[in-house]
Amino acid sequence: MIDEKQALEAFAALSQEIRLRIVRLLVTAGPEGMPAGAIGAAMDGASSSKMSFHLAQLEQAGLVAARRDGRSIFYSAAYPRLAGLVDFLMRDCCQGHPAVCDPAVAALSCRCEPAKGAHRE
Amino acid sequence: MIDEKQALEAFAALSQEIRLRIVRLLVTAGPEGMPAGAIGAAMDGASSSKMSFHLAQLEQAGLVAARRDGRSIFYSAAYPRLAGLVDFLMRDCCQGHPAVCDPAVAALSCRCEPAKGAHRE
DNA sequence: TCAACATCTCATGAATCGTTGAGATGACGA
DNA sequence: TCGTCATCTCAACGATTCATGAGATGTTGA
Repeated sequence: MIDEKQALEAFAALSQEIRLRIVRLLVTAGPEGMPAGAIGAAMDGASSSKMSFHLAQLEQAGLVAARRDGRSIFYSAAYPRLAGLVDFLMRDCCQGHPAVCDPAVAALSCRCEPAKGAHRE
Repeated sequence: MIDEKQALEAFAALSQEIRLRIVRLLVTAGPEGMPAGAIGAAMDGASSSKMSFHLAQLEQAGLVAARRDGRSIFYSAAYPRLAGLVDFLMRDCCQGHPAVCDPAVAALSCRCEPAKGAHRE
């Protein structure tokens, strides 16, 4: 359950183009993630100090996780935290009137395992 | 379907405490929204110029909609755009491996009308 | 038309954020 | 141990963002 401070840090981290692209890259990269160097190469060859700065911001915001493997540091997406952001935004959206946020939730294109009939469990 | 530029603007708009609180207030306020003055009063009595500045940023980012009613301007949450943000972040998260983002999606507490068994429709 | 009200616009200074380059750290293989 | 590679840390500069207060705009009812 994310609190306001965490949500604020996460949104600030995502409001920078390169960081947003990093997160999206890591989301598609799966749970194993990618080494910092490979991420930098995918970001139009961004400098190592630039990558280090932005990856640190993302890690601080809890959006990515770092793990050392030999000389490389692998970064991976923190899926639960990403999902927690929406939860934070939409919390209490229904207020007893599901029709209000119905269309919003319907807009989500990735529902891997939707809770059947669940409503604010 | 949100593009990168729109997502960036939305995240930037949400990365300021007062704006995040405004959005959450409007999300719970329902589709009719609230007049600017009432929102300002709920924000610890923020000045009108401050409210105007931040509401304009939120409207520019597409996160809230404005509608004039007499002397007041009512602001309401743009639910589809809010949901579109997650969609943008998590797009292509599965890559054929639903188990990857399963726990993430399960973290969502508001599922007003979950699509039954849908998976990247 | 006038007064009262709700809200917006603009200019200014302060604070924050991002980029850059040089150098430091830590890990691997010879 | 030494050289190399991957990554991080730090300080300085420029750009962007925020808060504030004065004044402008648009709406309503008399």
